[in-house]
Amino acid sequence: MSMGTIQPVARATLEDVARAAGVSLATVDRVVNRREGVRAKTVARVEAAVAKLGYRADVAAARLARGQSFRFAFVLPTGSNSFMTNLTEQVARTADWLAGQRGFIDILHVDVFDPDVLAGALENLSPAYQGVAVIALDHPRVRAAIDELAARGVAVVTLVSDAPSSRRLHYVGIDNPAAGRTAATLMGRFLSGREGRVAVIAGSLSLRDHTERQFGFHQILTSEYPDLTALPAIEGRDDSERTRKLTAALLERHADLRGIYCCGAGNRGIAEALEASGRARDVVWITHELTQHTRRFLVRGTLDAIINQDPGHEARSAARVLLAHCMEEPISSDQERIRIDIFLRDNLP
Amino acid sequence: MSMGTIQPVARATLEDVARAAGVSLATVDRVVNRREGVRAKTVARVEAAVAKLGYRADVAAARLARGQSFRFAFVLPTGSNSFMTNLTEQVARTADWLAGQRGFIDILHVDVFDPDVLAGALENLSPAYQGVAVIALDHPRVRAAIDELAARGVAVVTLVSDAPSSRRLHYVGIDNPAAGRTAATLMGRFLSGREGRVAVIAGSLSLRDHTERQFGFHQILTSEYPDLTALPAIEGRDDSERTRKLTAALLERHADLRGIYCCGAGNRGIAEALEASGRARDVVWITHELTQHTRRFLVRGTLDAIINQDPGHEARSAARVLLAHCMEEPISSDQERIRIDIFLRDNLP
DNA sequence: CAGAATTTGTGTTGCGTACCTCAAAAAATG
DNA sequence: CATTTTTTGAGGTACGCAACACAAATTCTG
Repeated sequence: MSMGTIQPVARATLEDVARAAGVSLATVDRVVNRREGVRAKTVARVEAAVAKLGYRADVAAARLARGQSFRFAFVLPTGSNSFMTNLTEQVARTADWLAGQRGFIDILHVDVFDPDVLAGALENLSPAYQGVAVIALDHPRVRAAIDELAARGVAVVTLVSDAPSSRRLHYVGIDNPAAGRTAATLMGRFLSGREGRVAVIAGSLSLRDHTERQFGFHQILTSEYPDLTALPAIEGRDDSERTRKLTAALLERHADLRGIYCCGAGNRGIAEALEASGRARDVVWITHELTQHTRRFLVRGTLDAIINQDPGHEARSAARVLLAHCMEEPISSDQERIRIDIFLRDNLP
Repeated sequence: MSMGTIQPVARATLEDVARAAGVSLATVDRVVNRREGVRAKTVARVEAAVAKLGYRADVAAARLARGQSFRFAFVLPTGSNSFMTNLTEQVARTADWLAGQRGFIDILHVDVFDPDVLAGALENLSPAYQGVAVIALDHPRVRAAIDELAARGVAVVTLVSDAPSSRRLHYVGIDNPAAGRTAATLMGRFLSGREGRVAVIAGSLSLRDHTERQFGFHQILTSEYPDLTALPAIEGRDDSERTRKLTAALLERHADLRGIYCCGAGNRGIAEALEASGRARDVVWITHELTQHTRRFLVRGTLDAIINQDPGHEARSAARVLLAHCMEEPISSDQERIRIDIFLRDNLP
């Protein structure tokens, strides 16, 4: 048995460092907090002692002494679908966790899909917030509102839906073109050897994430699976009833419809239409977001795969990124990268 | 980007609660820390004040005042494959994070695959540890060693590989039968419409996680994909060269070999054999664990899918579970559930 | 109603750090 | 060498809570 590095039982304190370096507490404090007025030679001595003792500031004590606290706003859509409901709940949980860390999250519900309303909400945000997480829209007014917040020194992260050319600090969400490509590869492989058409249903073609997914999907489908032809995307507006009708019409019109890729919401409508048509087992259906509904459809076999982004991870990541920025700490980028999950019936969490 | 003035946010302290409840600080302390000697009526009054003010203990201050610190041992395998190397690095990072929280992690390297050596290591563990995370073996001696630690009051979590009937506190890892089922579904669907044989390569059939994966794989393949026949599992002993030879022999013997499921390590050998045979594009190969090697094979198209468990998540989860147990805090079970990731070329992180 | 038992209040200390002031020492300058 | 400037030291306070000792008030008991 080989042992790893054995660390000291009790951690070194600032006083230990001061004693080891032969300087006073005040000087050590000046060095570790990067204040002015210390000779380079002394800095080096202190830093050597820090390294030798493996000193690390006790975050609990530091936080207590600083007494800082933070207030963040999470701007989320009103009402809306299962995914957004999940996300809201996860943000609430994150808020609960943050409350123990002197961080406060206010959830503001806004009609996120209207650029003017969203931009207005951002512009009128109380100056009490040090950070904002927002489900963004890629629209000039929204971009301008984000840039203005950034200019005021407010940290802005975009959540789930990005505003790429804005001055947001960070985007917390998945790579949507890659998600579309993933869906296409699954579709292509699940349908290997068969010819026919594949339908693409989006919520709205003016939502950046939906068009990006669609783009990725088409890209792979046309280049890798020439036997499959993608139909022009149709807009279900994330509405179940409208989506049901559209899907039913598609099934009726195209006897050679082999697959459906839904890159938005409205999944209940698709399930109804598919099951009513009797072709549920035959048509490969791939959609986004694990919700109570999509889970049921997947277990039942109507749905074949779910491309998912974990709202819990996204909520926590947004909070961590904002917190880290306010405390001028680095973030570990691979922990904050939101993965594109694939769920089949067998690996549902 | 400079921050504006940091505005302190009012946060209820113990004193506020005492004032609101009309009692002294000591009484509030007795109530919130569940000490004896307070009348039910007073308890109720204090709790009402806590609820009304939304009081939450400042975790930083509490931790500082308590001054407790924790020491955990992570028992990991010596040398070993890419996955274990990754895991070790992630544990080291977690240790770094925990060091700021008064937690210390020692990494002990042991030959985990020998039950006697592993059990011996656990038995001889320094009593300084309040918690242990171990890549377990499902073996009587190991179980006994875990139970003895548990009896001594040491929190034990099993990591990656479980010892189900032991008194371990928690298992941090994936559901291996489900992982096998997931692999089978992918295999079956990727090969839809084709007939033939599928090879199963395990590291060792005496490793519980490998046999469990195999079990799940066979279960789904035989019940759902009758056109595919699984060959008896062979043991590659996680050794690339041995695995290469075995794979080459399989390819030679079975002209109708359509797929390979590898539920252990030794992937470099499989890749070599597949590429040498010229059937790399034709045979569907699915394996476990995202490493630098498997990533390369996936991008190149030799490998078709990776079933993965995130070692970073596992390391952090183990630490969180141990820490929560030591501080008698609850754990949020869905954050600690390790997911079965599926990676295709398109959704690689 | 005295005495005992229980409940509550007062007060103190310490955790490790941040941040501040003021004085003392050392170094740099003319 | 005297003076200015820079660097360092000493010491204090505050953060919010835990933990404890001991006194005071209240309730219960016979």
